[in-house]
Amino acid sequence: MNLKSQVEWALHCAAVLAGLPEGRYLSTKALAEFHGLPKEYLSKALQGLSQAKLVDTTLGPSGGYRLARPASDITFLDIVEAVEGKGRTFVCNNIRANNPCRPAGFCDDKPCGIARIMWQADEAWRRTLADAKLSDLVAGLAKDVPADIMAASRDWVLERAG
Amino acid sequence: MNLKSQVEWALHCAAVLAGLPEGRYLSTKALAEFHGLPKEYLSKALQGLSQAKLVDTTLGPSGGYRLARPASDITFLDIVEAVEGKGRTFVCNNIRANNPCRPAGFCDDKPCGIARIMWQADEAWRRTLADAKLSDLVAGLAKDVPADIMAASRDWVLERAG
DNA sequence: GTAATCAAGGATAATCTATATCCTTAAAAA
DNA sequence: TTTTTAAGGATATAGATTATCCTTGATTAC
Repeated sequence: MNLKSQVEWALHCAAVLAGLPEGRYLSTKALAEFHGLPKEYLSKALQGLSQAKLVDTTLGPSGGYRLARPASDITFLDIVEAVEGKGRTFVCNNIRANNPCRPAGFCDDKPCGIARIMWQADEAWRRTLADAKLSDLVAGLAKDVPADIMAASRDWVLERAG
Repeated sequence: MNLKSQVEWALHCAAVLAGLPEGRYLSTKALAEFHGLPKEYLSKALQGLSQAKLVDTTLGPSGGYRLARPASDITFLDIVEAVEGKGRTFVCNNIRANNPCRPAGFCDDKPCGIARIMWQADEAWRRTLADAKLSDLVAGLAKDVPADIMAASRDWVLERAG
């Protein structure tokens, strides 16, 4: 049970977009090159962000993506769900209904006890991601990443941002 | 990102095994029939429980599975991990290392900030499952499932338990 | 106005995982 | 001695993931 790698890509791309100056855009090409990712496929992940209205886009040269909201208004959960979907990890197939001892046509009034627990775990997972803001990530990077690499990356991005 | 359906099957089977009288065993065949599942494939899930030492087995007629420990000592996490594996949902491919602005051979001392958050969410998920005991599930079933179905199921199982 | 660049998204293919079935082996019970 | 069982290997099918390529229409640069 793995998240798709596009989730990782989208999170990294969102972090880069969060560092863009107001009003500038960064293209799929630049984001793919910066992260060493296949451009065409990364594009699908970015389309997911766009459909979820987490990013704005423009076309043409100097076009690309920028965040649609402040990084403090975007959570990890927003990004993960935009790419991975909103489905739960546990799918209940209600196999208790196959119990041969059941009267035919018996109908359950509550979800299965197993599903309830599994969905609680899913909720705990989502809550953690909903509590993690993109702005927190960016602040953390500023501490973790050496200043020279940080500065060089900023320059690299600004050279390519439309 | 879905758990395999075998996780659901294993949880339901564990709940049934928890209802077995001391020392009795229940076969794959009976468990498959009770839940309306393909016997051969369910067998793989039960083998997972066996490898994780959550259940004991015996061979021959009247053989099958029983819990290796009291249901109060078995958690949802034990069962989920036995079938699904212990891997995390988020796999970090460390794509920050592809940053063209990095000095060659630069080595990260900390895991990526993105991975840290994603792994926190995984931990919250696991913690929830670790807090859910199989005995709690069984107690819940006794409340949710109508008494007549409960009794008929017990009889059905006892007829087949070796 | 023209050419280049871009996001969006459709079509297709390759690879991996989940799902499932079948068969053999060795152990235990009837 | 025969039947039943778990374990596990081999194989097959379906579906999801991971790509790649191409077209379309919008936007910018020249």
